[in-house]
Formats: sequence, structure tokens, C-alpha cells
Amino acid sequence: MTPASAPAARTPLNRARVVAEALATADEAGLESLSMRSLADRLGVVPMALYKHVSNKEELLDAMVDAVIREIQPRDVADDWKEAAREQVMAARRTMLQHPWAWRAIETREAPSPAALDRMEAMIGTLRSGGLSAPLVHHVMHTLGSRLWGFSQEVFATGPQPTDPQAAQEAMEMMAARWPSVLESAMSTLHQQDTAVGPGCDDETEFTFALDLILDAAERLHTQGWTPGPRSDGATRVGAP
Amino acid sequence: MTPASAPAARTPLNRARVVAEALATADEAGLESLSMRSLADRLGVVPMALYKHVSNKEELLDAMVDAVIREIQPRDVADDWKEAAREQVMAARRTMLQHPWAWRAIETREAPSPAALDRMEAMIGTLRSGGLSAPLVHHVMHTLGSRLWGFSQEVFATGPQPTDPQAAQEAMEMMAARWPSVLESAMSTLHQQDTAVGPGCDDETEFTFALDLILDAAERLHTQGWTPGPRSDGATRVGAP
DNA sequence: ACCTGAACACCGTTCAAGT
DNA sequence: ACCTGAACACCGTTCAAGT
Repeated sequence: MTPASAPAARTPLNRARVVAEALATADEAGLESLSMRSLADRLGVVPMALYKHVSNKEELLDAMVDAVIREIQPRDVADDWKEAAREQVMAARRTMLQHPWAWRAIETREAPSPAALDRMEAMIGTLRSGGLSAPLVHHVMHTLGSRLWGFSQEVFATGPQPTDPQAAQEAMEMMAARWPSVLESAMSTLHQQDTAVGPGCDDETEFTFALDLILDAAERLHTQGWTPGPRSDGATRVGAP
Repeated sequence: MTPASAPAARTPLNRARVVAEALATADEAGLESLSMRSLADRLGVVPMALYKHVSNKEELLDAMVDAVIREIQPRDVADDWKEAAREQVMAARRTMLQHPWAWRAIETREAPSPAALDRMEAMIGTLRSGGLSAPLVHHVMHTLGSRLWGFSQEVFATGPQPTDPQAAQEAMEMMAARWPSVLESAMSTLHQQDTAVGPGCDDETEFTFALDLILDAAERLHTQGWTPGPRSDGATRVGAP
């Protein structure tokens, strides 16, 4: 039907379109809605067609994560290393708030993508520029963990609270009876729903508290001339358990 | 065939057996090998039989996580709150080293199980006993994050290193060219494979560095009379981004 | 040479039919 | 009343057959 010289009416599939549509699906409907079959449907092709452009689903997720990490754009800040490091992490967080599915995809990647290595290179460079030793920077990067990528793993995200007032009352009474300290702790701080990555209480206040605690501690250890080996508090700690 | 008065030759299925066999499967073959169908096979029953004892796979995983968390048994230590808190976390870590699949199951739970609440109650109680205020304890619990459960999320676990010497050499040269600081940082610290939870470098050294950093910082904030509100370093920080 | 329908080897879970 | 085979509604991926 179509003349051989004219391209097909449908835009030909390519890797960029596949990844872009996958990102759109995750943004709109969540990561659990993304399957190779549903993605093929959205693109109006047969599932097998996708395998021309990504070798499998894991590679598609790799590409999606790479694209999201590439969106992280720290603002230019003063040349204080700690403030610069803080801004880089907060920039990552801004990106994660825009892609609520991304943290789940990031934490299942096996190796860092090029964009991830670029991000790590920038962060490590910033910390080293402050004079922190390579081993200290290495430990600080581990201590930051997922916070480098703008989220903190909320292990037991306090799930959706019971909306029924009576059920809420009963849950509270059970907590008070068996877990009074947990209840007191939960009540002691209000959480901001609107600045949280995902469910639970990984909100701005908790995130910045932990971030500043880590960066301040890193600065202190550096100033005190930390070196690898014994515990920083001076207690002896020799040998494996 | 079997007299009606005698029990069936096969031990009748019950919830405890289902959960125990699921734990054994995960310990032996990993969490990815655990399916409702494979578990039923191991127990010599039809898949549907499991649904008499667990309402679905998520509830089975809940029960498995509850059982593992119940295994965490901190040793009795001196009445110093920081040393007690440290031992509780290290006890969790010892348990995770014995069940390498457990961290993946824990991080996908939606709500804390009774055993998890008991663990949190003990930890919060210990921190409060040191005189730390309820809001400070709340923030410290968030800062600990998954470390409370004995693991730290290794976001980009440096995957299996290339065993082929030439491939390793090439990878190193590529890193040196594009990500020199990442390479320098990686080279600066050796990791202990035998004390790591899962792949990557969540080993004893990294884990205790971060744990001590957090507990030391908590102690310092407490001593300095930390109260909720402005940033601990005195910098002003008002309003949302 | 290129594309793809059908199939393969799985999932978790439902449900009606059988004893 | 109890149990379960077959089926449902999915997966990701392979592969041989068709054009």
C-alpha cells in the first residue's frame, strides 16, 4: 500500500522512543504497571519488537534509571564543599520527588550506569576538594548510601493510617499497651506528606536531619584528622566477631 | 487405607510448617526460588493447599520476616545506652548474615510485624533511657534507617568484578579516564567479602563506621541540648524549597 | 533479511466441580 | 464439609514459520 520510497506512517521504533514511553508509563501509572507487553501495546507494536532495541527488561530499567539520574541538576552554590555536597544531594531529591517510582528501580540496579558514575564522580570530587582523605570520602559515600540518590530507604513505612476514627482509636490503644515508646516516638514529630518520596515519612525534615548529621560528622572527622583503623571514639575494637 | 483413628502418614500441614519450609527454601536457594508452587511441591501438596494457612504470598513473606526478626538476640551489655544500642544493631546484623535473603524481604514489607515493633520498642527505649528527647530519638531512628535491621542499602553494589585479568585491566583504564575520583575512592579501602550482607561492600567496616558516626552524632546533639527546629549547624533554613 | 504469531515455561490466585 | 484439578489472567522470553 505505502509507496516503498515513503516511510511508514507510524514513527519507526527506536531505543529512545522505547525508553521515553517506559518513563511516561512509570510516571503516570507506576512501575508495577510497566510490563514489556503493556509497553508494546502503548507503542502499537508486538512485544517482540521491543527486543530489537533493548535486550531484556533489566536493560530497559537500566536505561530508565540512567535517564532519571541524568535529570539531576545541582544548582551552582558557594565554593564551600559541605554546602556544595548538600546541594547535590538535594538536587537528587528534587528529581526523585518528580519520579516517585524511581527509587525502587534504582535500588534494584546491579551496576552504576554512566550517568550514575558521573554523579558519584562529582560528589566524590566535591568531598575531596574539601580536603577529606580518600578513605574518609569512601566511608562517607557508604554512610550516605541511598541518600546520595535523594531518597532514604524507609524500611517500615508506616502504611496508610486507618481512616475510620474508631479503628484509629483502637490501633492507638493497642500501641499504647504493647509498644508505648514506639507510639510516643511516632507522636513526637509530625510528617509532611507533600515533601515525602513515596509513602511513609521520608520527608524533607527527616531527610535533611540525616543529611546534615552525616555531613557535619564528616567535617568533624576530617578536622580531627581521622585515619582508618581504630574506632573514632577511641574505644578499642580489634578483630572480627 | 489408613484407619480413620490414626493420623495420616504425612504430617498434616499447618501454618508453622509452611513458614518453616519457606524459610528453609530461602536459606538454601534464595528468595527468587520461593514460589507458592515450588513451596507446595516441597511440602508434597497442591498449591491451593497453602492458601488454607496463609492468605497470600505477601502474608507468607510477612511471617518469614517476623520469624527472622524474632531471631535477633542482643547480648546483655553494660548499661551505657550507646553501647547497648550498638549491640542491638550488631545483633540484627548477625542475624542478617545468617539469612542473606532477608534484607530484600524486609525492605518490601509495608507494615512492621509484632516482632519488628518489639525490636523498635527496645531500641527506642534504650535511646530514651540515655536521656535523649523523644523528637531526637525519632530522627535518630530515621537516620539509622535499614541499619536498625542490620543491613545498609547498597545502592550500586559494585557487581562481580571481571575475573579475566585483561577485562579487569580494560575496565580500570576506562574508569581512570572518565571517573578518576570514583576509581581512587574505590581503591582506597579494601572490603571484606566474608562479613558482607549480600553482594557489594556492605561489610563490617563500612557498617560500623556509619553506625558509630550516627550514634556519636546522636550523643553530641543530645549533650548540646538539641531541640527541633533550626538546622543544628546554626545556618538559617526556613520554608519549603 | 526482516518481522511476528504462537508457544514455552513460568507466576499468583480463583472457582467450580468432585468426593 | 473438605479438597483440588483445571482454568484464569497474567509474566518475560524463545523460536520457528511466514513474508
